[in-house]
Amino acid sequence: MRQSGALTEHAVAVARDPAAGSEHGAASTCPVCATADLVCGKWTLLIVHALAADARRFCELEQTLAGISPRTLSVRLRALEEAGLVARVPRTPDGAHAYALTDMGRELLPVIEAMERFGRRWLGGSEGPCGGR
Amino acid sequence: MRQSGALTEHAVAVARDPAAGSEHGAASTCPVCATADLVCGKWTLLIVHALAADARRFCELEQTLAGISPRTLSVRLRALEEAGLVARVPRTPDGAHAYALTDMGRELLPVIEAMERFGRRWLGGSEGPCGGR
DNA sequence: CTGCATCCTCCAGGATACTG
DNA sequence: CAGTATCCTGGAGGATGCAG
Repeated sequence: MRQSGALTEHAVAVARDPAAGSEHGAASTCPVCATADLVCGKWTLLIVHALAADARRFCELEQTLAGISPRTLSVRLRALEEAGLVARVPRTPDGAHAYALTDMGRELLPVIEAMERFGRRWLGGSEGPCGGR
Repeated sequence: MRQSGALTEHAVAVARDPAAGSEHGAASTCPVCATADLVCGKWTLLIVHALAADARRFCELEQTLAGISPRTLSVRLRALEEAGLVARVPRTPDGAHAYALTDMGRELLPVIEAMERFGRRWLGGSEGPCGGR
């Protein structure tokens, strides 16, 4: 994990090799890894999935993704916005907005579709509710 | 590289199902969710990816997945075995064994391929191999 | 070599409560 | 309704060491 600092008292001198030091996180050489990182969050894919059909407002997402905490939804949404997968879009003249997939976000749908196919085939729908990690 | 026959063709042709997209609440089990849980681990997909081409031994996986700790590899491998995605297979007469994808595991490849395509297109990943992350 | 066990750190994310 | 802020916990997973 991350020990790249003197945060621990017993970490005396860890001369980390700058060359080999790979601060993983976003930049990855492998597209699979990079996508996995993007999507790794527990709810991330479900949010994208929930937005697949049409734009949704915050409270609508809260209802669709039953069990998600507002904090988590907020955090995930922000992350997705930053990643460029989701954008806020105006929806009503009174200024209310909603969240919608961007083109990039929409292209994540094949991944979700593939997962859904797999899930239907092998996990049959009796593997327990959403929410187990 | 990874290939399991003619499975490759279908993943891209996505049919956005407007109806299904919004109906996966907590009331019913969600296949996307279940698959996501299966695959959520940091290294899980990479291990499957690494096994896509052929069976690998423990130390070979350690090398391919540069940076993974033996403990994590062991844990992940065991989880994958339990999930039925990976199986130990004999490889040499002296009793050494290797890990290989099961049929079920192989059917996870479309998901990985979809992710790879996405990664290549949007995350600038043009490289094939997973170095480290 | 193969692989498990033990320790320890850290962060995603749940609960809750509060603002605009 | 639409978020934000604080507190807290579970478990993933890295380091290291040992057993078969």
